[in-house]
Amino acid sequence: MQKTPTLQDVARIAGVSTATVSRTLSNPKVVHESTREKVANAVRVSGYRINRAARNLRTQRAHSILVLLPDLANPFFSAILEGISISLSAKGYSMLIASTKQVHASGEQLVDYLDDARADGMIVLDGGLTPEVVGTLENASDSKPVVFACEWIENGKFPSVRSENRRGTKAAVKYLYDLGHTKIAHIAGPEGNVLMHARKDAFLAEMKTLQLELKPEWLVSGDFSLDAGRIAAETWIAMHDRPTAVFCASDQIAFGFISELSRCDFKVPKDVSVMGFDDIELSERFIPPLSTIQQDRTRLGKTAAKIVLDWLEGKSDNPTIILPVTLIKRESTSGPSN
Amino acid sequence: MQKTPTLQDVARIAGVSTATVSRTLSNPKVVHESTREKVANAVRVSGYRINRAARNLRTQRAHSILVLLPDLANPFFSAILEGISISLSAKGYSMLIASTKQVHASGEQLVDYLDDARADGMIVLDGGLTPEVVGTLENASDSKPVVFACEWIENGKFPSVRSENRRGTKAAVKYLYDLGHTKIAHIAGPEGNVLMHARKDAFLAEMKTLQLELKPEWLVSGDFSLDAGRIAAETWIAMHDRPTAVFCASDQIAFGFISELSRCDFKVPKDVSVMGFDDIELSERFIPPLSTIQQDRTRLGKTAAKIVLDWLEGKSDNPTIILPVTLIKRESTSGPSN
DNA sequence: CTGAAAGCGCTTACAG
DNA sequence: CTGAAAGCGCTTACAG
Repeated sequence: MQKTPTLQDVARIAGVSTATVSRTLSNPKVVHESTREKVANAVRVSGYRINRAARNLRTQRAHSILVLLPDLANPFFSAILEGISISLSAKGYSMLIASTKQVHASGEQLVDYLDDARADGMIVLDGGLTPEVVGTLENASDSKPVVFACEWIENGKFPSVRSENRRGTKAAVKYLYDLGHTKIAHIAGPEGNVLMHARKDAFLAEMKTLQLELKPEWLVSGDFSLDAGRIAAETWIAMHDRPTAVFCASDQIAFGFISELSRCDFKVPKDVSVMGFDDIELSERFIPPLSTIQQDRTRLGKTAAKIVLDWLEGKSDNPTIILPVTLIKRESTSGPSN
Repeated sequence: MQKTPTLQDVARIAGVSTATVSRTLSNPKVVHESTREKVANAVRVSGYRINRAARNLRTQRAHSILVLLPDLANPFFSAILEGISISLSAKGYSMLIASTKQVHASGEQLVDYLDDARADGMIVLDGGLTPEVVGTLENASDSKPVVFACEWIENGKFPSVRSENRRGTKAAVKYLYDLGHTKIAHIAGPEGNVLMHARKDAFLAEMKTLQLELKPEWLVSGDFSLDAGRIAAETWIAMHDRPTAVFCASDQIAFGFISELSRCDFKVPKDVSVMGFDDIELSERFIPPLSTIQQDRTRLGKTAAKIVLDWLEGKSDNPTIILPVTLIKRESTSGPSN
């Protein structure tokens, strides 16, 4: 177990100062080519690896970004994480992951990640942060980059990247309408979540535009889970006047809904057409394959990372970026049968 | 944007040395109670947060662990990550995440994460590392903790935690046999993956124990993906003598298999019983709900983290830990119909 | 129980 | 283009 070589070792081997080695590594163009070669050789011979802890302390940068998830288990996040990871590692940054409930359970403060120099910035995929937490984030001792992805904070000052929730929702409703449906229900996400609220609002607006009647009971809300879909299915089954189509606020909800319906011997789309939102991996392979609104999750992640990184480099205008969505028609939707 | 307070600031406010502040924070019992109170007060007044970069440099510890995934998109990993995260944050460690293909695509070396002081150790969930990579890991300049979770390296010197793959597989086959099936196929994971190899071997062994005939074509292999399941379904459909039950090496494969079968108007379990392995979130809600072998993924993650942390504290005996699995009977399996 | 001082391994003005 | 030197913010023997 020999000691890891340091800059000093490289300098000694190359016969130059540590300053020169450091420059060769971080800004090669300012050093003479012959010197560069000596250093490169010394690095090779010694097997030198920079010590990031030292660099981080000196540069006052952690060279890592925290990604905050509401829930590690939701498959919706995977492609977003991948997008973030791609953009981050291209710039030499690492990706730290934490889940909101985790952080709170451990008694840590979210802002600590920024304050204690563990992360240079953070990407928040959780729209459920309390106003207090958002407040501390906004007033963080030195204001470090915080960007919201998918989610955002109403009236907040943080930049965000998200999909066309409004247009996607309207397209979904319009599509169901064009199939011949007039009785359309919506299974919304959790109350108080801006994202889900936006989809619900858009749903309401489009129903009005199309002059469709909406019975109050056709608007059911739960959370993001499979189980919320299951419960909504029970609700649907119990209705006297059942909607012939249901627009779910997420694919995950749609899975739970269809699953429970199927268990009770109802058929999708024969008995009811179902649409989701997200287009996660499995949607194409669900039974039946799920019609949905596709979000470009990888791009969502890449964009979020880019905003944080740009901000760190001081070239940010704190934008809100809205990414396009695509209507995907599969077998969970058809014309109404009666 | 005022400067973040440092230990120095706290020391000045409390009227003690930085050494005393440091001790109060890391090892309170060695400082006098009255001093402790002065320091605690100064910390409160100043809003002091430790600078981890400085501590990391000084202690030669990154206080973070890298988790290496083959693929960010596979929902199998989510609960494991959660388990890891729980154990890690309880000890003040952060969780760094990278995917194997990502790391390679960016031209980084896996061992760099350890060598450049970014992580103190690593948990590997990828059984597909090349022997070269494993070799460099084994010979890492200073040998830092590396533990495999779910996966492992044959003849490798790394500790690992995994499930009873052998017993789980045998239980699955036995269960299908007890239902009355004698023609049982296996959709294996990628060739060269030890985990999938272990399940395949156990499958073969149990078939032999039960004295069941196994036609060569009943052993099909793919990878972990939904798509591998889809392809296997095509294979199954094309068979002259179709097995009446299929044991899939993962739930994800089973989903792809059932999905494609369903698309081609075959019914599960009427036309063929299907079992998975893993019991991921969705399995219970798939259509039909999937019979499978449940792994305790959260515990797998917690245990992996514990091994790494113990190792870091020098109290490790580099164990291989095998966790129990549970047979879950759902609707994707039944007796053969003919 | 407490303090003075060294040092972890880098980077970066500053001077030449 | 290069080097000497200071310093990022901690921790930890060492001495008392």
